[in-house]
Amino acid sequence: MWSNPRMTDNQTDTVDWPAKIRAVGARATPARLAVLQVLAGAGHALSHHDVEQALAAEGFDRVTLYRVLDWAVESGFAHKIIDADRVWRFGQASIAAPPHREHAHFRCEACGKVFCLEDIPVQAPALPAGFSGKTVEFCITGQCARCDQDIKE
Amino acid sequence: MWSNPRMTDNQTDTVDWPAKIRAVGARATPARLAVLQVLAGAGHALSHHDVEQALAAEGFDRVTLYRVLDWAVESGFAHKIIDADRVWRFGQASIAAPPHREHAHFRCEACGKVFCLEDIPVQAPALPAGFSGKTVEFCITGQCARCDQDIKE
DNA sequence: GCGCAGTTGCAACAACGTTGCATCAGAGGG
DNA sequence: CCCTCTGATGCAACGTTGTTGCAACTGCGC
Repeated sequence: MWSNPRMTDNQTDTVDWPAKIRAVGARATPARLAVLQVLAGAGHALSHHDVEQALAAEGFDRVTLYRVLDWAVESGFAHKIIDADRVWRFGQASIAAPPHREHAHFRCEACGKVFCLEDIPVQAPALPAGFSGKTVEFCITGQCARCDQDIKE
Repeated sequence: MWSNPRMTDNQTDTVDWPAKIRAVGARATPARLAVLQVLAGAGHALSHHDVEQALAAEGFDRVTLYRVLDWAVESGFAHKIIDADRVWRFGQASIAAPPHREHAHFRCEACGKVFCLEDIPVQAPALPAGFSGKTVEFCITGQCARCDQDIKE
């Protein structure tokens, strides 16, 4: 067994997604339901490509997925980070604690997955005179627990 | 006057670039000399596009600049970071202290420039069990001193 | 000055994401 | 239950950034 920094939320199955979607003033469409469920069940941050593959059977258009993902970020259902391979990755924002907290990310060089390390909060350090910081990104690259174990075996 | 986190190295004019280039086993070509000088004189991290514009008069090929920039990173003359707008930015690696030290970066939302905060070292935090980190990226987004002053005026 | 391996320029390609627009459908009102 | 309106979707075309293959060129050691 390996420690997952972001266990899949046990509440996932019982979340009333349509209600949550309407609560932010949007329509509960199949594309939004599907994307939110995929994000919630992933356990790590997904790229547009990941989502597209996960929902290949549904046949949503590429553009629709881009738009739904951006909408999810705007609506606070997800957060968006730029990955080292120049793609956006989308992670589920906490369901329990809606106000999204800035946290560190971990990118595994072996499997390419990006994990949200929600237990590692980040804060802006002291900046040079005149500089003012708003948001902070913190990403550690290395090897995740699963890949570390796979290699040892 | 505003505080620049990365003042242009005073040694820039007197650096013997051809010798430094040959020292890493490469040829001192016009493209490499030009790119290294641009990086050294910039004071902040430049995108491929920035370099292309700075050297527009020289007429180097796009691909050549991509290759020279990558070569500069491999040879330790520069470091490469991914920016929020999905472009690579290249910063001059310290001339005085060749072993490149990991440092934080600052991205100004107003002017789009990315500064190297070499005075702010970064270190990997405690990770979940099984995870091992190698490199760390730390980027603060906000407003730089120059833009802060411009707005006040 | 010669020659070779490292560089460059050109063209084509690939990946990721965006925009415009016509069509469709969720959700509230009758 | 049906209507309607506006938000959402699908499609096609496009833009930007970066990569690859290959022939031609040139820095630099001899």
